[in-house]
Amino acid sequence: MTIRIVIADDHAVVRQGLKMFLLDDPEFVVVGEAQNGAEALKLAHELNPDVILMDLLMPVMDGITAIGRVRRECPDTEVIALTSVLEDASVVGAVRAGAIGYLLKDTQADELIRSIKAAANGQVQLSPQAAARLVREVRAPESPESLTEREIDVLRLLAQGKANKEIAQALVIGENTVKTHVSSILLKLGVQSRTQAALYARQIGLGPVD
Amino acid sequence: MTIRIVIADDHAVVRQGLKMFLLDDPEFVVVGEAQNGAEALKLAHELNPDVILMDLLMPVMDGITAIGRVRRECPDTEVIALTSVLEDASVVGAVRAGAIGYLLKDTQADELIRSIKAAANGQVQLSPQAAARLVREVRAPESPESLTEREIDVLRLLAQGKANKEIAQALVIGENTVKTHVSSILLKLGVQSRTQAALYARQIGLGPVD
DNA sequence: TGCGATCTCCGCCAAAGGGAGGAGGAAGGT
DNA sequence: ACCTTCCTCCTCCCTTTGGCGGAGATCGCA
Repeated sequence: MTIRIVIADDHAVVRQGLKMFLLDDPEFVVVGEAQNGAEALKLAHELNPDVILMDLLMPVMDGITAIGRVRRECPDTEVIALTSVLEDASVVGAVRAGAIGYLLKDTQADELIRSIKAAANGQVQLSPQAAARLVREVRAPESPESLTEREIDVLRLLAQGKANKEIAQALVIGENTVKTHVSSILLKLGVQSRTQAALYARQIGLGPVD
Repeated sequence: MTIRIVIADDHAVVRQGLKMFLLDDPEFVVVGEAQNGAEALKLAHELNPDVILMDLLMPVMDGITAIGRVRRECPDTEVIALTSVLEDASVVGAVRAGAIGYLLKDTQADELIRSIKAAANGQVQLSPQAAARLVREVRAPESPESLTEREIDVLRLLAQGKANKEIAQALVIGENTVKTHVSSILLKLGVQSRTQAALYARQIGLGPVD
């Protein structure tokens, strides 16, 4: 039984390196490569792969957004976040978005292979460091759980320093609607300004993955 | 004539991918691999390679520091910064430290090969994006060093989400004065809003004790 | 002495942000 | 069918932000 894999990373070098690693095991077939989150989502629909190895820092559509959509739209596809930086923010964000694994790019080939096989069977795979971050987060939950999906969309853009008008354009809704969402966010987070909301969002892992 | 290369990157995947790329051209020989800047410096001394491909984000000793030391201690070795993120700060830092090139990891194999050959001959190689950042920097230096002491005071409070009125009270100055400082900060940092300034400040380590 | 940078403050004004409240529609659970 | 939540958009109104020009005071340096 083969495991069909899609690699999503904007760097050709990384894609090449991953393919080399995966060639070691005949069980793996790389069925597609994506250079950004949007392409990854498209390939997920077309190819319905078993596993997507997803970088988090990508243009057009970032990895976390892509993970969320893949999980919602292609529930049979498991996603492993594969990133170079270990940051509390992205670990929590990726897992919350539905990633079954979070691995660092300095993972050794054999460990990577084991993790992909486990993920294909629905088993959670976290690097030890990532697991530690997650535990710390769960123990002191400061999640914007009460925020709705749309509010989180708005907050994510707000945390990039975007103005209401820009957020409206990005989400293809009216500026008034954005203001409504922002008001709700400020109320729910208990902060007094968008700047405070942005800082809070960064702290808990929303915003651009960096 | 062969070009002797050292690869410095903390991620095994990336090193593997780069080696695959370089195998395409018989002129290249990868004589060593380093997992951090300190190792790269050690290898530079021992092997005296023609070119080092240096990641900037590495543990133990970061790439920019390593570039500076390699250039000072092994002047025959040229260094190409090869990084995943395009950030004004690192472009300027790497070039200032003595990098002869600054390439992104999403560079295509053939372009990478051409760049390494050029670098071995002492020719500058910058990705178009990196070149643009450099030009912008030279034209309008936007380092936080250009901020005055008082402006940094204001920025620090701003990065805590404080409003102009609160900043004024904290610094015991008038609100109008705060507005003047904020305007200068926005201008110097090249950002469009206080929220962006706050995020930038956090990124460079300003803000509350952290 | 003059020059330049910095810090302080002022007023004016346009734009953006944010509070309060209402309202329609879609989706899902009872 | 009903209720709730959410998303969407609206109006009215006020505050905050930020751009612009101007200005006096201090300090240090050429």
